[in-house]
Amino acid sequence: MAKYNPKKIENKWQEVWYNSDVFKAKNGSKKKKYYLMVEFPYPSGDGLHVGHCRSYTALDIIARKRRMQGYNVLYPMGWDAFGLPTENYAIKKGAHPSVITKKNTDYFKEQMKRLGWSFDWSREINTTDPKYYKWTQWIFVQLFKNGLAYKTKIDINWCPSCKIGLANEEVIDGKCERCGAKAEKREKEQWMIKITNYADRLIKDLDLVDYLEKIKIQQKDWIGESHGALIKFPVEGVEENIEVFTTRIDTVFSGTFLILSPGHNFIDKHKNKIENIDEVLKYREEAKNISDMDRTNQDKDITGVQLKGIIVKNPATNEEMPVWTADFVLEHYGTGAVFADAHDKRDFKMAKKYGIPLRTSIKPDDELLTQKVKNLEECFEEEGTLYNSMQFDGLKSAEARPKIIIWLASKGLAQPKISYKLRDWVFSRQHYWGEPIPMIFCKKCGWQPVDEKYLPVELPNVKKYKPTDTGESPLSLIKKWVDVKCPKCKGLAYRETDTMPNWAGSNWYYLRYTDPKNNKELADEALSKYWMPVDWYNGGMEHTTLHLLYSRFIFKFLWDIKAVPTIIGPEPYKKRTSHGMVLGEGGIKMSKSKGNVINPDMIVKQYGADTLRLYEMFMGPFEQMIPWDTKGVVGCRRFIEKVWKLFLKSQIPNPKSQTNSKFQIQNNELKRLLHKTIKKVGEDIEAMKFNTSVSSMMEFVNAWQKSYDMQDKKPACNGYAVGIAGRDLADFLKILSPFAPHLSEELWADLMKKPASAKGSGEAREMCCQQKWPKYDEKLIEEENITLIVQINGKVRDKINAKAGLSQKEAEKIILKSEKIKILIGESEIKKIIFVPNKLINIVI
RNA sequence: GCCCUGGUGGUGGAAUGGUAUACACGAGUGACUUAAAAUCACUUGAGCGAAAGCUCAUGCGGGUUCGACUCCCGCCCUGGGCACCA
Repeated sequence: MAKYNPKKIENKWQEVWYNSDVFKAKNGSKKKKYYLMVEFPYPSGDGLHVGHCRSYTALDIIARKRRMQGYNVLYPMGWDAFGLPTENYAIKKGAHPSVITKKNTDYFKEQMKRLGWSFDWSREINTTDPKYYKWTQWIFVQLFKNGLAYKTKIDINWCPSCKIGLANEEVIDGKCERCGAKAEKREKEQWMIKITNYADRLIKDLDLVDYLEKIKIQQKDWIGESHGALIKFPVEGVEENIEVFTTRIDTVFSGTFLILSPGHNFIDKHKNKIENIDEVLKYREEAKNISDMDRTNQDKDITGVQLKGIIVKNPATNEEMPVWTADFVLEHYGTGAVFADAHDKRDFKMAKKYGIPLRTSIKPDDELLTQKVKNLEECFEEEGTLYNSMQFDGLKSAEARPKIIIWLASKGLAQPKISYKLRDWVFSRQHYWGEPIPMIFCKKCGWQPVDEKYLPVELPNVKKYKPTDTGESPLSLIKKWVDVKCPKCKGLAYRETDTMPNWAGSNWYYLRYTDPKNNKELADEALSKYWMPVDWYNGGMEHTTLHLLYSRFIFKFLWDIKAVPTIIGPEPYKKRTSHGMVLGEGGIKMSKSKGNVINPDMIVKQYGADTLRLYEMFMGPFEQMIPWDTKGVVGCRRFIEKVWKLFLKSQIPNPKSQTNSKFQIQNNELKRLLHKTIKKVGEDIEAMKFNTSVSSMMEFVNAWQKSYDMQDKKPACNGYAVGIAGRDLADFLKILSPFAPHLSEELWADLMKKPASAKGSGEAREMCCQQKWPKYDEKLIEEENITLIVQINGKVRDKINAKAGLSQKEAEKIILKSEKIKILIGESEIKKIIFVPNKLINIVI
């Protein structure tokens, strides 16, 4: 008997697959399409991670199943190859980043092929290819032309170690997401993208898509929509109002002072009116030096400075209010100013500290608490009932809000307003290895986009691309490249030397896969119409507020400007799911420094790709974090060997002739189990319950082994010792094949080579992965015999075998005759009998 | 502080109102072997018992129900996200 040799059969079938077009997505097909996508990797020098394997295998299983279900499947792969690690590595090794990238992508691709993933390699894309980033740049030009890209001086998060500006999303706990260095603040001119213009649609359109609920929630929280009102506070002695955004206009009657953020431009505009301006500006400087980390520390003492000489009027009470500045009020949220009252803990604390008068206007239901609140002993932040609020007294907070808005609006002092936490997207990076931003600055004409016919603006080939301490992009040192003619006046002008962030290339890659080589547009209209939107997109939770949000936004923009066919709809991904991280053994994160990284190559070498695939799916629930366990891999390998041996041992005759064969011993129980397994595996794949689909196949194989062993002991007719028909075996291989494709292919070929192939049945000539997904027989799944659970007072006391469809009366008759039950019931009175058909009977005594 | 997860054997986990612990790992015993590995068979939640069997166990405390890992209320803990957001 041939030994199971994964290396041999895996190489063999990979060669067959990748040299044929079985995995190729066909343009112009009449078949229904199915577009599956996994996040393309950043090709680091470390190679593939076992975490990649989890996501890629899962969608590979779905892709393979869809092909077997008759769909025209697009399951592509590419490289998100711009990025810092490559640049840093290149600097260290003195090689060009493009050379490193090529090396890394070659390595990744080889690894991927060794895992048997059914990617359509003819559609491979690479974000660092000028033919690709030509269109990334084109999108930027469109953003600029539509007023969504602008350059402005802002305080950016600056990583002193990477020497790069970071987007808010890239700062975690005040530290650089990549290297962990503490982020600093720096004022720089940066390109910004107005993603905030799309905040409402990015929330609203989540109703159109099928994303995991937690993904929707996280995106909504990140965008942070809150409904409230804009209130005007007239400034005494100046023709000006200070605007304040609030969600609690019901507390306006208790407002006794106003707080501006230290950077509020009112301070700049009225320097001469503020008597203690030096003190105020000093406070502003101090606030600037406090990192976001410290500024948002809740235990921190509240500080503030009064703007002496400035008085505003509360539009509701007409009373005079002093104006303060405090660093807990943020410049970039709402209007950068708040009105303060006794119904906010921070305001309350600040007023107590500086002796600012307070008043209350909301009372809780609790009498005792109300006294405390009125005596200013406790700060009540919740909603309640209004008092001290003129005609609104007695109203509940929620009822009062719209009424107060209408009342103040009639005086021109308020209006409803929706505010978002989402901020515009910092789009500049001061690095070499990224897409050049295709803009030209002319002293006379201002910023001008590069003429589209001159795209792409290619990265110049340079020797020095080390980031500079000044924060200028390394490209700025190349005078020959920087100096250009202004596209408008033809005078001397300068190229933008910043490059785009990592996320730029992945904003639109789903479109490119539909038409990867198009040189005239992003993608051909007919092709994107056919393939888009992506039917199922799987990726990491860590991209929910980054890549996923960005790419939804960019797609909406492209849709708005009709760069993609309108018929696709405004969302690029129909369905989004997410896999759990694979942790190191013991449940800690895998990292090079901890030395617990598992290299998929080693697992493939030792156990085979099919084993790795199976294990990655079997290890636990797909969406959950799971620690790696090399010991557990063994179990999957043993399962594969068991299948292998059983197949070869069984000496299967022609499955086609199964119906007439007298040699076959049909094991009905086994056949029933097979059909149950077909049903379960099919359904579990759709629900991404891969772990239970694997275990159900294991159960089937265990049962098969058992039935084989039994017949082995008393050999059946003519040496054909089988407990299952060849046709059923073929069905089993089909459901196994998405999980362990190489093994299935090999055994399929073996199965079909038997007498059947001589007759040349259609099935015999094709590969297992090209078969139709098997249907289960509904009738066969219905049990003939069942185990009826007998309970007394809800406790299991007996089990009886009975025919399916047994009626309550029949069941009662049987169990009341049973000696065991009789004893247990004894003298007690039977109060009630609950009967669940085919499952259980419960006697209540 | 707010939002989202999850809490079940020695371990990863299964069961979404009806037999708790499927499947796998590990451990133990046995078979084969000169031996080991591999493989196969059996045992494996805890306690009591010679056995039949009984009792107790799904983070903790209540509740609903004939019946609760599952539903409801309160609490504790793990992991993740957001966080002076007005």
